[in-house]
Amino acid sequence: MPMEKTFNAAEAEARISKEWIARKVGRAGANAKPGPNGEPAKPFSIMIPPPNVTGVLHMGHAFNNTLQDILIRWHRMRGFDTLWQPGTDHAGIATQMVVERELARTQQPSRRELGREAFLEKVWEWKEQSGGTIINQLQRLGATCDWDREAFTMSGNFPEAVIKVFVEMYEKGLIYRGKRLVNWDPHFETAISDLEVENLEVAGHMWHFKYVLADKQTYEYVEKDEDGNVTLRETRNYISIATTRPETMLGDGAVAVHPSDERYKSIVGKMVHLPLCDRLIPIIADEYPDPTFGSGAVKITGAHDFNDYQVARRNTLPMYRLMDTRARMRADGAPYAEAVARAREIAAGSPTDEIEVDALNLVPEKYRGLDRFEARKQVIADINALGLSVSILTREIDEETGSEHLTRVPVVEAKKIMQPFGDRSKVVIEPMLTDQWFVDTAKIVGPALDAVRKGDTQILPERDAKVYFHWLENIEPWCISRQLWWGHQIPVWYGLDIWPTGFHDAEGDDALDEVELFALLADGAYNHAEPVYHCATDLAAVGEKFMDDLAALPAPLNHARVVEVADRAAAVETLAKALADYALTQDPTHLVYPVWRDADVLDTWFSSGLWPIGTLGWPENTPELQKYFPTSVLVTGFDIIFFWVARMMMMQLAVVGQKPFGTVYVHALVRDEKGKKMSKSLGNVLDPIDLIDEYGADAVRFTLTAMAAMGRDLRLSKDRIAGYRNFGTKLWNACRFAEMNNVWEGHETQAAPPAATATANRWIIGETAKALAEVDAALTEYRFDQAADALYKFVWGKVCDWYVEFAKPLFDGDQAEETRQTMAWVLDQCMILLHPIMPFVTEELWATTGLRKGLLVHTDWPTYGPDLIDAEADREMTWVTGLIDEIRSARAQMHVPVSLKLDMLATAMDATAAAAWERNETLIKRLARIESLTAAAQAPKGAITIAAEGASFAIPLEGIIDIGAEKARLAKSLEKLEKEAAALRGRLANPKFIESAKEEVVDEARTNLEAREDEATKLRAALTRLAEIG
RNA sequence: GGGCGGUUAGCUCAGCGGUAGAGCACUACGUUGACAUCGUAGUGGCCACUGGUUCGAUCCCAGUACCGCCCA
Repeated sequence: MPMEKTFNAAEAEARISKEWIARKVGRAGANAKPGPNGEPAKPFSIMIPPPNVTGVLHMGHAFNNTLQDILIRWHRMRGFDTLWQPGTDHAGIATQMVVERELARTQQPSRRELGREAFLEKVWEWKEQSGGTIINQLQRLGATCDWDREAFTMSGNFPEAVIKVFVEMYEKGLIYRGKRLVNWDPHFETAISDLEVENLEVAGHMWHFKYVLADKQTYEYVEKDEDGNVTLRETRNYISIATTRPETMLGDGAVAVHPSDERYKSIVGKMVHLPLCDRLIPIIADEYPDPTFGSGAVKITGAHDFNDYQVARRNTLPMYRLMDTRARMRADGAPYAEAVARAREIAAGSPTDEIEVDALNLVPEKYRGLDRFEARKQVIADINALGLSVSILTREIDEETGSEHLTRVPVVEAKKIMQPFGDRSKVVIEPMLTDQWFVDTAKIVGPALDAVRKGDTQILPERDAKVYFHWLENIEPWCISRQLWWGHQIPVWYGLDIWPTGFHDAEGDDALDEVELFALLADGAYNHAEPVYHCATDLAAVGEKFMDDLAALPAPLNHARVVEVADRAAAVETLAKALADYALTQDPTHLVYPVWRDADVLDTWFSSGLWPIGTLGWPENTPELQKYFPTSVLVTGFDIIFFWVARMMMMQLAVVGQKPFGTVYVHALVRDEKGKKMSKSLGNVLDPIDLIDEYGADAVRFTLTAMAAMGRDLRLSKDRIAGYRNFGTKLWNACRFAEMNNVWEGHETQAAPPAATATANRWIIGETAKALAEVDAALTEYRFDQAADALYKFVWGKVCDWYVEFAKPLFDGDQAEETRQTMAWVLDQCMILLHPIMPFVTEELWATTGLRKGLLVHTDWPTYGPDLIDAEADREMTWVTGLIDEIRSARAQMHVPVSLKLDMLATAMDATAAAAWERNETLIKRLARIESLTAAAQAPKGAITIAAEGASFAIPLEGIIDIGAEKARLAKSLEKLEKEAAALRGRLANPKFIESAKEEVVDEARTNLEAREDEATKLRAALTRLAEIG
C-alpha cells in the first residue's frame, strides 16, 4: 500500500507509544553495547525531576522531559547502559488539598471527621485511581523512561530511606527541634517552605500611630532638610510609627530607631505606652530601621515579622504570639488582665522562658477570636478613637450651611506592598513562631559548595552556578516539619518529663512510695513541662532509649513498660492511671511509661532530596545503585535550583558522601508568545496535550528543542509548532518519494554509506557526515537548539531541497542504482539522527520503509567521521548549486516563465568548470530549466549574463528580455560586489592589517577580493553589451 | 535597594573580533515525476545609545537608556 501523503500523528503516536511501552524499550540497559574488549557499556543515567503525583503535564514538564528523552535516546542508541528513572513525589500539601476537595465534592466526611488513619486510606485510594495522570501524559510525549521502575516518594524503600536519613542526621546533630519564625499557611494550618510562598505586590495601606511616652515625658522633635536647615521643630510626647499590619501592634516588644537617627537620640531607652494595651515597651536603637523611610521609627513584633524577629533576637525582646493556627487572634490561655500582669513582670526583669512567653496570650479580650483582618479594622478604629493616629487638618465645607470646618483626618497612605501568599492556598502567609524541626544546613552545605566549585558537578549554564552559590552561601536553616497528615511522619517520640528537679526521694531508698507517687501525680508536677523526646527508626528502638532514661528513676518506675499512645493528653491520662493502679495494687508490671509520636510529617522536599539514591534502592546497596549512581545529568528548571538541586546535593553528600549528578542542565521558562509567564489567571496557558493533539508530539518536541538556547526563556507560539509539524511532513514526503522510486526495495540498513560515483551522491554522503558531527557536538554541549537547527538545515535544506531534486534525473541515468542506494542510506540517517528529537514520525518511517531488523529506538547511532566528506564533490556541488541559483534568480527577475526551457551559451569556461558541467549537466539543465548549452565566443545582443566561478554564461532572450530590468539586476549585483570589493581592498591596503591579522584571514581576504573582482568584470562586460543594444 | 540577564529583519530568536543569519510573516510567480503542512524568486537590518580597546567591534571593556527575572 503506498504511503499516505502525510503522517497521521494521532493514530501512529498512540500505536507506537503502546508498542514502546509493551516492548519495554526504555528498560535500564536496553541496547547497551559492551566495549571493544568486552568491557561493560558505560552507564548513563538521568533521574526525572519527580512531578507531583497530583500534577498534570504543563509546558515546563513537556520541555524538561523532551530534553531528558533526547539525551536518553541519544545515549541509548550510542550503546550506553542507560537508565531514565521515572516517578512522582507525594506532594504533601497539594495531595492533601486535592483529596480534601474530593471528599467535600462527593459529600463524604471531612478530613478531621475521618481522622488521620482513615483519611490516609482515602489518599492512597485516590493515588491508585488518579495519581498516574502525569505518567500517562509523559508517555504521550514519547518519554522512554524505564516505566517498570516508576518510583514514588511514599512507597517502596522510600519510607525506610527517609526515616533512616532523619535518624542518622538527628544523631549526627544535623537535625534539631526549635521554636522559630516560619511561613505559616493559615488555610492548611502548616508551616511551608519559602518555595511555597509567592511574594506579590498588592495594594495595601500604611497607617501611622502615635506611641505616647511614659510618665508624661516630652522631647524636642527636630527635622532637617538635606542642607541641615531645620524644617520642623516641635515638642512631642509621642513617637510616630508606621505599619502596614496594625493588628500586630498588640504583640509589639519595642519601638526601634536607627542609632544614627538624631531625631530620636534623646528618647532611646525610654518607655512608650502601647496603645490598646496595658503595657510599656522600650524605644531601642537597632540598625534595622531605615531613618529615611517613614518616621524612621519601627514597631517590633518579633513573633509576626521576619525582620522584627531578627531585631527581637538581637535585643532579647519578648516575642508574643498573637494568632492561632488559622490566623485568628488567640482566644486561649489566661484572661488578658492576668496575662498582661505577667508580661509586665517579665518586662521588669522577671525570669521566664520561651515556653511561658509563647503561652501568654496578650490579645485583649475584645479582639480575641477575631480573624486577623477583622482585628485590623478594629484596632485601627480603636486607635483612631483614642486620637492616637497621626492626622492632618483638612478643610471641609458643610453643604447645607456653607460653613467651613477644620477636621483632623488620620493619615492613611495607599501603598503597594509586598505580601506573601501560599502558592496552593492563595491566602496571606503569616510569619508564626512555632515549634518545628530543622536541618542545620550550615553544617552540611560545605561539600555541596565544594562539589560545584571543584567542578565535580557542573552546572549549566554557568551563570546558574552563581545562583546556586549565592543561595548556599547564605543558607538559612531548613524547616522540614509540616503540620500535615500525608507524608513521612517524623520518627520522634515524646514522653512526659517525670524527671523534675522537684522530685524528691524522701527516704533515699531509691523506691517509690505513696507520698512520692502523689507528688508525681499532682497536677503540674510534670504535665506543664516540655516533654522529653527521642528519635529512632521505630517504637521498639525508641522504647530502648526511653528505658535508658527511666533507669535513673526509683524502682519500680525504672522498669515501666514503654507504650505508645496517641498524644500528650492520652499520655498524661495513661500515666496517671498507671500510677494510680500501682498505688492500689503495688503490682509493678502494670506500670507503663506512655510515649507519643510527633504528629508532624516531613517536608516533601526532604524525601525528594533523597530522590537519586532513593529511587535506586538505598539503603540497600542494589546493583542499580552501584551502576547508575552518581547519575550522569539532571535536567531541571531554574526555579528549583535552591529548593531541590541544592538540597539533593547537600543530602546525597551528607548521606552517602557522593555527589548525586555529574552535570546539572538548568533550562529556562516556557512563556507565551508575548513573553508572559503562562498562568491560569492570565488564561494564556498552552496545554502540551492539546498541542500534541493538534500538531503531534514530534512537532511539539522539535519546537521546544529548537528553542532551547541555553539560559533563555522560550516564547512558544503555535505558528512555530506548525512550522515544525511541516518539517516532519517534509521528511515523510521525501521518504514517500523514495518509495515511489523503489528506493526501499530490498533495502536493509547499513552503517556504511554505499560506494558512490556521482558527485551529488558523494556530496550528500559528506553532508550527512557533517550533520552527524554537528548533532553530536551540539548534544555533547547540551546545545539542543543547535542540534535541532543542524538537522533542520540538513534534512530540509540539503536532502529535500537539493538531493531529492538531483536524484530525479539521476534515476533516469546510469547511476540510478547507486542513487537509490545512496538515497536509502541518507534517509535512514535522517531518521536515525532525528529520532531523539522526533521519535514518532521517524519510528513510523522506519517501520514503513525498507527491511528493518528492529525498532528505530534501538538502532545504533552512526559513528562515521569526516572521512566521508569528499572535498572535491563539495566544491563541485557548491559550483552547481551556485550556478542553478544564479540562473533561477536571473530568470525570475526577468519574468521568464518557469515552463519555458532556455538555451544557454558558454562564453567562457575553464577546465574545472567544464568538467563540473560535464558531470552534472542533467542536474543543472533540469533544475535551472535549461534546454541546451553551446559554446559561443561572445554573448549575443539581448542576452542575460550568468557569472560563475571559472565560467561565464549567456542566455539569449531576444524579444523576451526586459533590458531595463536586466540592467537594473546587473547594476544591483555589481553595486553589491563593488561595495564588498572596496571593503576588502581597503583592508588589504592597510599595512597594519597585513601585519597583525592572522595569515589565513589575509589570504581569505585576497581570495575573496579576486573572486569579486572577477565577477564584477563579467558583470561590467554584460552591462556594456546591454548599453550597446539600448 | 541588591544580584543576574536581555536589547540583532515586521515577529520569535541564532550568531559573536574579520563579507549580518534562520524560522515565521510579507510580496510576486508557480499543480515542474515526494510534499500547497509545498516549490522558486524576492522585500526587509546605523546588530538600543555613547565612549574606549583593536589594523578591524554586532561581538571585548566602561557608561547610559529601556525591558525582564530572582532576592530583599
